[in-house]
Amino acid sequence: MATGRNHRPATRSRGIPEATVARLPLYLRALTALSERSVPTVSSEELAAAAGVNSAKLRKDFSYLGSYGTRGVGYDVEYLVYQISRELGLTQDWPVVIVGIGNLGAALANYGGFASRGFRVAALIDADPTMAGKPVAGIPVQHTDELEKIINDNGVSIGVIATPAGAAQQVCDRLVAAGVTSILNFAPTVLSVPDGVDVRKVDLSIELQILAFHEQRKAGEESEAAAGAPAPAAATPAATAQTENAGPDAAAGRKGPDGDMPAVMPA
Amino acid sequence: MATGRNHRPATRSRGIPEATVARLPLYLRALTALSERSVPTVSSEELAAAAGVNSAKLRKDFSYLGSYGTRGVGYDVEYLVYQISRELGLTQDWPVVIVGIGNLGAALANYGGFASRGFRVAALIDADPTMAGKPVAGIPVQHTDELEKIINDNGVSIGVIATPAGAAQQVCDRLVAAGVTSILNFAPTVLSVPDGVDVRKVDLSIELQILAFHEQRKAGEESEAAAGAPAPAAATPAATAQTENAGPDAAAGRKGPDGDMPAVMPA
DNA sequence: TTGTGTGAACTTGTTCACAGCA
DNA sequence: TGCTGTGAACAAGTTCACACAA
Repeated sequence: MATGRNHRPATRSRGIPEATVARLPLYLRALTALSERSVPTVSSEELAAAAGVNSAKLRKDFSYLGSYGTRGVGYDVEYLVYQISRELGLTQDWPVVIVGIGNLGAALANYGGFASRGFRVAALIDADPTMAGKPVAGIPVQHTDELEKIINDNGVSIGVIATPAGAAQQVCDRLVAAGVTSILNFAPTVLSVPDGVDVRKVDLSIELQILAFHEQRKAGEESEAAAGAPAPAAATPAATAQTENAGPDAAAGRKGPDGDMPAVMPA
Repeated sequence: MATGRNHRPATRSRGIPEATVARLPLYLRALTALSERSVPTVSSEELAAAAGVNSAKLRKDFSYLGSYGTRGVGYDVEYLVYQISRELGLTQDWPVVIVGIGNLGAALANYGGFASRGFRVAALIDADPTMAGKPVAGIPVQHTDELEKIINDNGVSIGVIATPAGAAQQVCDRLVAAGVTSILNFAPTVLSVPDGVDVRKVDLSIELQILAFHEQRKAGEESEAAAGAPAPAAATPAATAQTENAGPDAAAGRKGPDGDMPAVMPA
């Protein structure tokens, strides 16, 4: 995004920080659990614990939404569930298409968390003609040829790409051309999209590499007990760091690196 | 870099910012692609474009690793691949176990990106006895009873949890007790772990919810064309924002919310 | 009291812009 | 000359600590 101005012009009250947006689903999940147990109110402290953040952060986050709490008491669970749902746009239902019904695509189609929260799998799409008609998670797979029609007929604005890396950009282009403006990309590729289209990326191997980095560091620094015997790391009472996806936008250049690439390790 | 005097921080390669660590795998992938095409050197500008970031950020990131570039020329591809791989700990191989061989677990087992970069799937573990022995991605599934033995025998320090939410904490506890110190969690739960154990979380429904938030905002701001007819957003040449997982640590509290929870939407 | 809501301090991350080396 | 490497300015995000409402 070479042209200065990032995303949100940060209008006064409408400017919820990205970091906060990324945590709202977390709060929502915790709140929904409380709601199911018919808990009427929660304090920021309790809710923060359930969501895995600290209470100051949670209160700050909520303060961007408005003053939905009651001093001395806490937050009304049902009310907060509704407010956050509304803020996230989950009070309407979002039809999504999943493109690429391999192992991952099938897993996504079967994933309950989709259907359960405002999202509806409108179609499963795959390039393999022999897949066409086969039901996955109760939904018949359709051929890529139908992509544009499906998007149009269902008013789909969110697409999930679970194809091999080599096909991702092409699929992305077609989705965008057909009217999709938000893409969740599981393929290990940097997608290039026009302005106004949001892309979020989930990359399994990147997550593992980040873990490896920290793991290596641990091994390096405590070269004491760890080595020979399997260290009994059990039963420490402390609760610790959780890392959640978030992350600010970053400009994406053209260029089309594709395919999976094996590690190369020159001496 | 000032050669003395300063505090203690980024003297050598210690003290790489989290945000930088999270991008190293991205650079590594782009570099590996270049390496395969036998490209000898890249400029920060080119590499940044391929990785989907801007060049200033990339140079800053690399400056934390050391001075691996050549002014007026760029970076030696092979050399950088090696340096980043080493920094990420990918020059050694990491045995990982995947627990929970449902749709997602199977997808992960089949995912090429694991094996191709320093990671080796040491075992697949599932609680279902009827799965035992069945090969998935060429690896026979083993029963949960074997978990501790497998971890010990293979010196596994990284575990992947792909179980239903209800089982995740329990599996996590056993992994940790057996010696695992890094966990990649796909279950929609906040895991509680002792100090010193790293958890990274990938949550599909959270990613979608974040997209929905932005999608909703788009719809709200351009209430023009969007509504009835599917807006033809095609063919703008610009390349845009990509969002990648990253995110600083956050304290995780106790508390055990479990199970998938359906959306609740009070009026 | 109790626990929210928030200004202010602080930390981390990003961008700018340019000195300096190949 | 061209591109890296990096201080310094800026922006985003987090934590602190406390006024104040219920």
